[in-house]
Amino acid sequence: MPRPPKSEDRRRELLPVLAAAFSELGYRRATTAELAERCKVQENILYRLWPDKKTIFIAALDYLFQRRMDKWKKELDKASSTKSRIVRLVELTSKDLGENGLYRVIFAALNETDNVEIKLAMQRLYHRYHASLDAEMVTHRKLSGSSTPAECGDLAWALISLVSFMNIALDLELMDSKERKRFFSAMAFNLIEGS
Amino acid sequence: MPRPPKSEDRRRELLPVLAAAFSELGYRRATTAELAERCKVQENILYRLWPDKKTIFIAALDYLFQRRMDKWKKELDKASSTKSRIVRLVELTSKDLGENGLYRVIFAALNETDNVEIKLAMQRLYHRYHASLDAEMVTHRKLSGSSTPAECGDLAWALISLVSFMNIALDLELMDSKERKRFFSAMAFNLIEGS
DNA sequence: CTGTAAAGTAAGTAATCACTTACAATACAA
DNA sequence: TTGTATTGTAAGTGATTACTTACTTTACAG
Repeated sequence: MPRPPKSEDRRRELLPVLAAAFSELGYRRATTAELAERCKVQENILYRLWPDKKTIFIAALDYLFQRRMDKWKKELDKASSTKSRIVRLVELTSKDLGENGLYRVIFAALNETDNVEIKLAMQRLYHRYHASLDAEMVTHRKLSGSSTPAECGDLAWALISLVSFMNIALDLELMDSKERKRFFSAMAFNLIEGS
Repeated sequence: MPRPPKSEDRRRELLPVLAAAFSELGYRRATTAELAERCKVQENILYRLWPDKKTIFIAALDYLFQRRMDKWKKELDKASSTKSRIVRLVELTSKDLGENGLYRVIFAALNETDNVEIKLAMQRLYHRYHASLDAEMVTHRKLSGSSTPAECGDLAWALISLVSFMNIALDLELMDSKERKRFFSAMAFNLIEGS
């Protein structure tokens, strides 16, 4: 009888490398030749693990997003402090803005939204992002009693706007690291706590 | 003696077409063949007007940004109403979010920031954008006396964050048009007037 | 007219793209 | 060992890319 398939393991092994490549190079410049070289395999091996490049890209996008969500969850679940979870989340975000390459892949994906599957993957990602921020915001408001004029859903989208732009500013070097942190913290806390 | 050169006129003629192509297709998918076809010329004519594709792209980016700034200036300079300029600017922005293809070209450019000239063009664009919003914010604050806890410079960046994300939301259909306007207006006025 | 350089046409360049084919080596159940 | 399906290697596919070359036509200053 044949060898047992290990494709699933292999995919898991290669995904971090592929994700790093896409976040460095974007979609178009991350050629299949380049991807294969970084994985130290031949191109056709990638094509045995995934049907096409677009599918690899979506897998990398999902992987980076999931990794970030896992990291957040782990950090927030650490029994800690008097600070609310959303406050710690903002501090966390401010600390490692752009740390994993998630946003660079997101910006790459924004240029491929004419592809239906990539667009769906992005919608899924943003809705999950929004849902989890919204949930944190709601529990924060319940516990702290702090009230802002806006609804939690709106505040969650506003936070996402801030984070998105922080990554643009990082890429374009519009602000230095200190300035970026100061601006983001100030605006984010203003959103959370009201003024 | 030879014919007088009309290259400058020709460039001005073609730029709107080229800008439209880049904003529909992004940088990579706007191939030189496609650009030429839309301009109804042969490829080498484009190469007589510009040295390379990257330069065409930057010209298109600058053109779209300038067009938007001109439109703003024109609208705001209309003698009008009791409303402050920055309030009218927000209303204007909310009305025609994504109207000209500027943001799609900006997102395309964000994937090409490894090219030094494109990166510089983007820095220039954002700094000019920020400077004009900041100026409007300062005069608004002087005139209306309204005070928010944050500085004008920060508020200007926050507005830019909002607009950037509104264009992502538009592209990904994260909100419908009504929801988008409601959210943007609410958050933008909150930024301008404080709460 | 006429000379000249700009404007237009048509074809072609080498390089690179995503993806494939053909085949040898390997590892495991029997 | 042996049969079989997985894993690896090497080469090649046609299509497409940004950019060029060679050449003809046109418009205008003198």
